[in-house]
Amino acid sequence: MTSILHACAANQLLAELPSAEQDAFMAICDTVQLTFGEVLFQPTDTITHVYFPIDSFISQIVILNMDSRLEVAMAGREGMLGISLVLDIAETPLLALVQGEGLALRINAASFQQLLLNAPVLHQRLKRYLYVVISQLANSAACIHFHRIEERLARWLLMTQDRAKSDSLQLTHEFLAMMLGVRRAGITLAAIALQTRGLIRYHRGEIIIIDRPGLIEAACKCYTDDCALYTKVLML
Amino acid sequence: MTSILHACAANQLLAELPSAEQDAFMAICDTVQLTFGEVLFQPTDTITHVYFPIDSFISQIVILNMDSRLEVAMAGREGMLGISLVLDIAETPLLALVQGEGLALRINAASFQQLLLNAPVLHQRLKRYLYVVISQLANSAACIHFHRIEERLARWLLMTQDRAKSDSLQLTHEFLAMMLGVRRAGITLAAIALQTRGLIRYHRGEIIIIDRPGLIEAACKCYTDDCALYTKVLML
DNA sequence: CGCCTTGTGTACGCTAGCGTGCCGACGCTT
DNA sequence: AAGCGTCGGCACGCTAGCGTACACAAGGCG
Repeated sequence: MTSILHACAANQLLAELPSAEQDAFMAICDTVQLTFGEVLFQPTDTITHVYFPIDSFISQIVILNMDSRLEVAMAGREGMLGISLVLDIAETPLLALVQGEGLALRINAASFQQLLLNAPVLHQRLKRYLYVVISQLANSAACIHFHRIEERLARWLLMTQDRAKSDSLQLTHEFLAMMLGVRRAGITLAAIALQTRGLIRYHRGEIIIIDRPGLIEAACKCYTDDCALYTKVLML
Repeated sequence: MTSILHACAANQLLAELPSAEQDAFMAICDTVQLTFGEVLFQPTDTITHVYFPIDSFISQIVILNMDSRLEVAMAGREGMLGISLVLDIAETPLLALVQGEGLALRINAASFQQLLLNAPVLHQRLKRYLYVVISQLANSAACIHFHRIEERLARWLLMTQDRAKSDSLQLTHEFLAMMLGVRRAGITLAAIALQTRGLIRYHRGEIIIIDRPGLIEAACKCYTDDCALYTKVLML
């Protein structure tokens, strides 16, 4: 029981809820282990469950014409997956891919919607979270268009580190290429550049962040902007 | 009075509402004329009014680092401006620029939120609209990244034509360049290509769509996908 | 009428990133 | 220990689009 309580507090959207809401949440959620590469939703799937990651994290990916892919959002312990249920829409336009293994709290869609009716604080918080997601989507569109691979890679590594809470990330260049919508060779060049600058070290499927402040410097301002927006809207 | 009624039906989000909701809406809205180039919201502005365009339309633009700009959404008679109020957030992350002159219905933010409490059909419809906007934002990010200027320009002209309901659009290459986040010269080349293919004709600030089916062919599939999504979510 | 602002055509060299393909190195499996 | 699949480095020519700049044309205005 205390482990669930602890787990609950481990997702930022659920932290410091009124105890009545937290109890109601705990009563209907279960804890699941997400494994790397698991696909939680396919585009146009009906959402059957929502997820609140604890130490896992999930990439949300647009698929264009069956071949081009691009990550447009990420959900870790600061967020959730299945946010469109807040709008009473049980569908998602994005592919949800588990990108960091770990635990998540899961709730059945119907129970979740029922819960929201009696959990005004959580409901309001999720609406704010949705606003943040929308803003970040809009910013990402511009970031992806205007910024260079190296800056975007730095940003992506920082965002991932925040969610993984580890300096060591298990990632291949191939995978990063898919996330950023670029060539594998493009990632290699950017990674070499970041390594040469002493910001990261990497080796066959593992990337280690050495100099986080330096990496923030190397990333486009979108990273800090994103963090600032989240804090402003959700931490007030 | 009948003119307001007519105007009301002229925005698709308001069409065929239960008469009680429509009456309530009409009681608190007023009709305003929007002029070309008018800025309705600045990023991080507090939203004081929401707008339901009738024959006007509005570009929503991300501003990155004070200099790079990119249109990420458009609101015409099929949509509204100020949608984040549906989430009880009276703020917008985007610049809202009147891009097609014309009429719009305007409501004070507080009245609008009050109205939503007693207008379940409208409320539900706006939540669906918000879902469409989110999906389109995600798709746009990928479209902007993967598709070439010519395809994007074709798509943009089609979207604009839908909202302007005219074959003749008052647009300069300069303006289009800002919308698509590219060079003015890049637009000129794309426009020449489309004109050579007999799809459009243009002349000093005016673009005329000659062959709409051909233009749909020339545009990326994102155009028809967007339309299909709107229809699926809002017309069911 | 001529001026001047605005819009468009075009040309220059340049850069980021593409598609592709190949090689070598790592490390897991047998 | 050998073999093989995966991963990363690198190189090739190529393209889209960039920044810039300049010239010309259209059309509003004095």
